[in-house]
Amino acid sequence: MPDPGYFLTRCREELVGLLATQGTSVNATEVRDVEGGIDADLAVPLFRIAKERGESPQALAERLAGSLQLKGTRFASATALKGYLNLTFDKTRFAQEVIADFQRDPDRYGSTRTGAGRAIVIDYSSPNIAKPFSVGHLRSTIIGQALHNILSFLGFQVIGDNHLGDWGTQFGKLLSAFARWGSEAELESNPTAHLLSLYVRFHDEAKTNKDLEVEALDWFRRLETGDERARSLWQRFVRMSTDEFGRIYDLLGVKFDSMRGESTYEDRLSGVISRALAKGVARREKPTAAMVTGGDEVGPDETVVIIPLDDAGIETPLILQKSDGTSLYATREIATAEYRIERWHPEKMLYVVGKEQELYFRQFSAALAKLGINVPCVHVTFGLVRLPEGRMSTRAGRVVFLEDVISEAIRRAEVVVRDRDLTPEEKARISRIVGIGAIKYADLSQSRIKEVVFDWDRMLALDGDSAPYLQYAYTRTRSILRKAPDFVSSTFILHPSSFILPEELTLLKSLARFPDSIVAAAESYEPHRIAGRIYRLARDFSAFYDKAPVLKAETPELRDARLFLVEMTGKVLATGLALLGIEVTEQM
RNA sequence: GCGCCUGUAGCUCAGGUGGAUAGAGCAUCGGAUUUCUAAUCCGAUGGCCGGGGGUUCGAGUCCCUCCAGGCGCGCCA
Repeated sequence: MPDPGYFLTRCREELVGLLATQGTSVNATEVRDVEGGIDADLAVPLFRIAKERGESPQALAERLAGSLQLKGTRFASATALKGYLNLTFDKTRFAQEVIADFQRDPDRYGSTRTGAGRAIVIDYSSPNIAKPFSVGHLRSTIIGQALHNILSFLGFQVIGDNHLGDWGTQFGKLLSAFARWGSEAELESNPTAHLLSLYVRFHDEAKTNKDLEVEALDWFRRLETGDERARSLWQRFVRMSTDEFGRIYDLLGVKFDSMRGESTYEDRLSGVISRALAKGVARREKPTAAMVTGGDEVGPDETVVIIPLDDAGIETPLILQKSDGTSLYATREIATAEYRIERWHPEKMLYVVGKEQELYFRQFSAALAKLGINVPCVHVTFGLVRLPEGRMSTRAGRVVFLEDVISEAIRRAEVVVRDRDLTPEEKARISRIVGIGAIKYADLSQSRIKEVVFDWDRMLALDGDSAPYLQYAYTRTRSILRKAPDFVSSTFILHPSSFILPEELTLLKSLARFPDSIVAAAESYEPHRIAGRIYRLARDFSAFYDKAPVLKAETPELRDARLFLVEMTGKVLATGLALLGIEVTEQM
């Protein structure tokens, strides 16, 4: 069965067909939605075609407007204005088709089967073990989760993989710090804070004591070569961190299909290196300088393994193996990619990782290509979250903990809900959903690439362009529908000319535009396209709500028509928010 | 020094592969509730779209250049 698509898509296709009968060839993407004050629903700018024919755009528009046969189409009128061909919808047919689109599958309005049989791996969240979960990690986590939701909605088989940072030199540092200053009692009673303080102290003392860095590298070597003390301590750190992360993921409603640490790929590392060497992609070379951190001499036999990338236009080579024989992030990342491809056969892999790693990902992609791995990797970048006083730094102890932000968000939501006539349990639940929604929406409603200066009030806004505004609009739809228990949307049939107010048609148009926003979000990996669309929908609904009485509409037909709009708006708001990972409540 | 990103209203941001008069939120000012929840709605004020060149019928959008900020540039992740 072919995908029936949605109203606007069908309109654009029909229009392209109509123009073709007049010998005018336009692409569906050239057909524009009309947003502003012009009295039209769709428009085709004719400047390009007119120029090709040496005709004036306005003359062409007038000729087309006069010759198009609109009888039996979705269009009621065609007019020419300033070089544009403007079309208006047949309002009854417009309404009927949008209604039918919704009735086809109300809970999945906007979904498609585009991705059927196609798999995509998304790497998101991927926090570092033994470090606190800061607001910095939030972006990857919720953008990744939103993309997971969106691509799944379009039929893709999506594998969300949380690639935990549980390996690397940082653990050498932590082990070294624990051996020197660690406390068993502290570790048990308050693991996160203790590990953080050890990490901070390490970097503090390392400024004056150069032995520490060398000691840390040695601890990591011991870890990678299977030293028992290092291993067991490391395992405890990992356990403590994953417990904490699990708590936060539950709170955020974030889920993964796979959650594996970098260490999982340990046994593949030597294979990665030897194969790269065997293929001639990588080579051994003498380190060019003493280690930046340690400052000790380079031994005569020491070598590093690098993949030169000059031919890919990247000057900096990718290092696979350090001079002490241990692995690097990139080595483990290649091993991970190989594993993912073997296991899930994705058509592409998305990495939701901060912009500061852009060069690294270009190296990584180039290296994979050289190794003959031809599954494309897309770096879904996002801007850094900074504090007003500068970037966050775990080392300097200058971080905002995500848990604190969540608590504050919930607290602010509680203030608003305090006087409502609801049970304490309901109030707690609503505050949680509203508070967390506000945090997520603040991030997902703006474009990814811009950096964010952390600001409590902005992140936790409960009015205006915010999640609570959308959630509130949803509760209004529910509130109305609770009072009309007899209304059934699935069998609703629109009586022609039921809609009489401009607000009704504006709302219906807003609903009709929702499916496009999902496709746009999926193609650009930008969830904010959906956020913008449903925010607009909520505004159009609020205006409608203010102007159009539903339960007390003038006629039963009008009441039902408006009830349908209310029902559909509620569902679409809930769907759109769900795609962003945001919940709704019946009351607020 | 080189590379990538960003610069739109007082503040925070939207502005499909270039299209009609650049839109929101916050803030400020003025209105709206005996009526489906006011976390709401309506209106007003507020713009050399960082500066300057260029391409085009048409530029916030593309190209060049300068300025400002952010990030990155071989053994961290």
